[in-house]
Amino acid sequence: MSDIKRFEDQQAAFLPGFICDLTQCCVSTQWGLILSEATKPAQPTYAYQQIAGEIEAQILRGDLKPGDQLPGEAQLASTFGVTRSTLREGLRQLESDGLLHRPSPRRMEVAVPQADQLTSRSGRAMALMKVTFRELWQVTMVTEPLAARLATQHGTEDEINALQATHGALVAAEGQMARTIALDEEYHTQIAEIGRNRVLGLAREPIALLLFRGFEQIAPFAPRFYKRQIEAHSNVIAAIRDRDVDRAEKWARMHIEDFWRGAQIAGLEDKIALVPGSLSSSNPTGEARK
Amino acid sequence: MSDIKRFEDQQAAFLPGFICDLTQCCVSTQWGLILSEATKPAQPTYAYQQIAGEIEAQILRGDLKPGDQLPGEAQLASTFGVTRSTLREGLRQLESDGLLHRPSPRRMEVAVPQADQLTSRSGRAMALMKVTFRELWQVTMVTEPLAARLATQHGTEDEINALQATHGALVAAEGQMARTIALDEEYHTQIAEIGRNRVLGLAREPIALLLFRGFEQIAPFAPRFYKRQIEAHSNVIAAIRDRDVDRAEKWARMHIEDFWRGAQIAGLEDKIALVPGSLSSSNPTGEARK
DNA sequence: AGTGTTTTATTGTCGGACATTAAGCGGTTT
DNA sequence: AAACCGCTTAATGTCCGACAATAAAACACT
Repeated sequence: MSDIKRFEDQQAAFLPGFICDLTQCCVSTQWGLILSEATKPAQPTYAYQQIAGEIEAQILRGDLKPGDQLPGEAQLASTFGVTRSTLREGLRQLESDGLLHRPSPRRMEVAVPQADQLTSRSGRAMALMKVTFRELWQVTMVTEPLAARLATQHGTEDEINALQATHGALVAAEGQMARTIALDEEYHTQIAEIGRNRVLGLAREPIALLLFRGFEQIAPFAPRFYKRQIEAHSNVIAAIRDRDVDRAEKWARMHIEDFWRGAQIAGLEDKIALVPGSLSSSNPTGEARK
Repeated sequence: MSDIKRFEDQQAAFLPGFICDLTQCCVSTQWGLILSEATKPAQPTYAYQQIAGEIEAQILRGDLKPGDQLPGEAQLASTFGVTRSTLREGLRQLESDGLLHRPSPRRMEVAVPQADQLTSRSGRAMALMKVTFRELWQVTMVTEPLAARLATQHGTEDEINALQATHGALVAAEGQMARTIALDEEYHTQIAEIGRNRVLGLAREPIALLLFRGFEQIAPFAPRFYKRQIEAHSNVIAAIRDRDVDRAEKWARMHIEDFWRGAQIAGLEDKIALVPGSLSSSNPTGEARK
C-alpha cells in the first residue's frame, strides 16, 4: 500500500525534476520557501546537495537574512520532503560553508561569513599548496603599503590611538615570541581595518598570518631585526597621524622589505610557510570580536 | 543486557575524552589512523565535528595525502565508533570544506583545495558583505600590476603565446558581452598564473572576478572604453614579451586606472558589486581545468 | 584477449528510536 | 509586580536497521 508511494519518492529523489516537484509542497510554508528553478545541475545531484544549494540560494538571494532563525530540523525535513538524516547532511554542509551559524544546538541561524572563517580556510589551502615565503612576501609587499595608505586616509583619532596601544603592547612584549607575533599580526590587521576596505582585509589576512609567523624563524638570526621592526611600526603610525599618505605607504613598504632581508638571512626565501599550530587563535588582546 | 554497553557509548560520545577513548580502537587500522591528542576543543564538541576535525588534522598533518582514497563509510564509521549517519555528517562537512573530493559516489579521496572553490567562497562572502566597486578596485590596483610584473619575470615563450591567443579571442569577441567578460577574466587570470605566485592567484581571483563583472555595466556608458581596454592589454603583452618589467607594470596599472574611469562614468563607484549569476562558470575556453 | 553479463559491495535515502538538554511555562518568593 | 526556580516540552545528537540504485569487480562467453 504505502510501498508504492515510497517507491515514487525514491524515484523522485534521483530525478532532476526533484526540486520542481518539491516546489508544490513548499510555497506555503511560514517563511515562504520558494524553491528556485534557476539551478540547473549537470551532475547527479543528491538530495542533501539540493537542500544545501536551495538554502544557500535563498540566503544569497536575500530571502533569508542574516540573523534569521531557521525552523527545526523536523520541520525543515518535512518541508523539503526528506528525512532528518538527509536534511542534516545538507545542514552540515552549509554549516561548514559558514552560511549557517549555531549559537546553541537549539538555534540555527543565517550568518554572514566571517572573515576569520575564510581566513583559516585560505590559510589551510595555502599550507596544503606549500606556498613559499617568497610568494607570501611578494604579495604582502603590495598589500601592506596599500593598507597603510588607506588607513592614513580614513583613520579616526580613536583608531590611531588604539593602534598606538597595540604597538605599545608589542614593545612591552619584547622577548615573548608568541605574544610578539600575535601582536604584530594584530597591528597589521588593525591598520587594514582602519583602511575600511573589507576586500583588502579579506585578501591580506591569511597571507600576513602565514608570512609573519616566519618572524619566529628569523629572530634568532638577526639581533637587530626586532628593533628595526619596532621602529618601522612607529614611523608608520606617525605618518598616519600626520595624514601623510605617501610617507605611511613608504614606511610600510620599507617595513616589509626589511622583513624580507631578515628572511633572507634566515634562509627562508623558498622555504615553505607552515600552517601555524592553531590558525584561529589570533586574538591576543582577548577582546571579543563582534 | 546490551543496554548498559550502549549507554556507556552514549556517554563517551558526549565526553571530551571521546577521541582518546577511540584511539584504542584506531591504532591498528590499515592506514594507521592515529587520533591526534593535540586537538583541545573548548566548546561542546559533537561526534561528527570530532570526526571531521580528526580527518582534517590527518590531512593537514600529511598522514593522508592528496589523492589517497578513503575507505568505505561503513568501515570508517566502525573505525571511529559511530554510526554511518553520524560519520556522514562529518564527511559532508569535509566535503564542502574542499578537503575531500568525490570523483564518483563510490570514491572519496583527499583533495588539495582548488582555487576555484576558495574563489567562489570568497566571492560569495564578498557579495554578502556587499562590498563596493571602490573596494574591489583599490585592491586590484595593486594586484594586477604585481601580476604583470611577475609574469614578465617568469613568462615562457609558450605562455606568452597562449596569453596572446586569449587576447586575440577577446578582440574577436567584440560585441558579445558575456564572452568578452569571460575572456577578460581569463586574460587576467592567465597573467597571474604566469607569474607563478599561487598566493597572488588565490588572493586576486575572487576580487578580479567581481570587479571585471562591472564591465557589463560600464560598457553602455563608454563607447571608447572597450577599445582602450584592448589597447592596454596589447601593451601589457608587448611589455611582457620585451621583458620590460616596469613597462608591464605601468601598463597594467594604467589599465586598471582606466577601468576606474569607466566605473566613474557609469556611476558604479560606491555601488555594490553583485555576485555573478554563477560564480563557477569561469571557464570560457571550455578546457578542463586539471 | 576482448566483450558482455552477473555479483557484490557501497552509496543515498528512509523511518523510527532514545537519551540529553535548551527553552518555554507556570508557580513561588521578596 | 518583578525576579527567581523547578518542571514540562520539544528539539537535538546519535543510533539502529533497512532498501533501492548503482559503480566496480568478478565472471562467463565468444
